[in-house]
Amino acid sequence: MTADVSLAPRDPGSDAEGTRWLDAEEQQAWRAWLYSAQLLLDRLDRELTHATGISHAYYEILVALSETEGRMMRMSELADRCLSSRSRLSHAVSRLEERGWVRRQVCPDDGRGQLAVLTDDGFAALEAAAPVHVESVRTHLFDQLSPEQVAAMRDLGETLLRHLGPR
Amino acid sequence: MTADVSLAPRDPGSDAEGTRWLDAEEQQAWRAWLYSAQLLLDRLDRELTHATGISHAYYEILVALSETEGRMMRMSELADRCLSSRSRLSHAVSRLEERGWVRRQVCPDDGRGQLAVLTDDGFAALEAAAPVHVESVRTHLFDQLSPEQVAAMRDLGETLLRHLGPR
DNA sequence: GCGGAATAGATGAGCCTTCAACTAGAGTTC
DNA sequence: GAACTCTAGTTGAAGGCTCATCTATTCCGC
Repeated sequence: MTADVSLAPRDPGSDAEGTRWLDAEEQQAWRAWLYSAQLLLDRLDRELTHATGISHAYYEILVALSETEGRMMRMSELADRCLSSRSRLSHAVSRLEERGWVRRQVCPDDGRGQLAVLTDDGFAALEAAAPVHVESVRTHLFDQLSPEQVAAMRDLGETLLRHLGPR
Repeated sequence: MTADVSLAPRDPGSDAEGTRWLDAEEQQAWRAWLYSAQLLLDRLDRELTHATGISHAYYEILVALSETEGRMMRMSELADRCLSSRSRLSHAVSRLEERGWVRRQVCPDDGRGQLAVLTDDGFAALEAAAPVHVESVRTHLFDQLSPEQVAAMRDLGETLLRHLGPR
C-alpha cells in the first residue's frame, strides 16, 4: 500500500537530481517482496529458535560443517558459505564452542588458519533441529506456492544471485 | 548447490518421524531465494547506512511517519507498520530522538499512548536519504529483472503476505 | 633468507534486538 | 466506584553484529 520510497513522487517525472523514482507498480512489487522476505525470515528464525534453541544463523553454520568430509572447514570458507563476515563467524564459533557443538583446531597446511570442527554433540543437535526447520520451511513457503510460483522463486533468486553474489 | 536442509536426504523417502524433507529441486529453489534475500537486504542496508548514516530500519520509521497527516503516529501503529516489536520501536525512537529527528508527544485521546512525531530535521534527513535508497533498489533489484520477473516477484510476495501477515 | 605486503583470524567497544519485567492509564463488572 | 483485567509503552540485561584494530603467519621479490 504505502511504500518506503513513496517520498519520491512529490516531484514526479523529472527531478532536480534525476533520481529514478519508483512508480506505483514498482512500489507495490518492492513492498510485497520486502515485507514477505522480512516476515518469512523472521518467522523461520523464531520458530527454529524457540523449538530448538538454535538460531538460523547457527543452524547454517552447523549444516555447512555437517556437509563436509570430516565435518570440518576453514573459518574463511565457512564464513563465505554462510554469507557471514569473518568477525561474525569468529564470534559465533566461539559461542558454539561454549555449547560444545564445535571445536577449533589449527589448520595443518597453514599456520594462520583454523579449522572449525563439528562435534558429535553438535551433529546430534543439528539432527534434532533439521526436521523442525524443514517443516517450517514447508509450512510457510512451499505449502503456500504453486509449482509455477516455486519455479519463479528459483528463477528470481538465481537471477539476483548472479548480480549480488556468489561472492 | 548445497542446501541448509540437505541433512535431510540421508534417509530418503519415508522417515521415522515422517518429515517432509525437501527434494533437490526444492532445495535449489529455497537456497536461491534465501541467499538472494539475505544478500539483497544486506546490500541495501549497507549502502544506505554508509551513504547516509541511516539504517534501513530507521529509514522505514521515518518514511512511515512522513506519510501520515501531521507526520505523527501512535507508537503501536508505527511498530506494526514497520514490522517491528514494540520494544524495538521504543528503543529505536529513543535513538532517533537523540538525533533530533523524532519527538515523542503524549496522545490526547489516550493517556497511555504516545505519538511519535517527525521533526523538520528528521524530514530533511529523509529527503536527503531517499534518492540514495531508491537508486540502490533500482540498481540491485529492478535493473536486474525483466518486467515478467518483476510481476512474478510481486505475485510471490503477495501470496506469501496473505499467509504470513499483515498481522 | 630478509623485509615488506598480504592474508587468516581474534578481539573489544558500541550499537541493536530480544525477552521478561514493570508502570500507568482504560475498560469492565458488579 | 472498587477491584480486575487488559492495553500502551518503557526499561534493563543479555546476547548478537559491525567496525576498527591487532597479532601471527605466509607469500613475494630480491
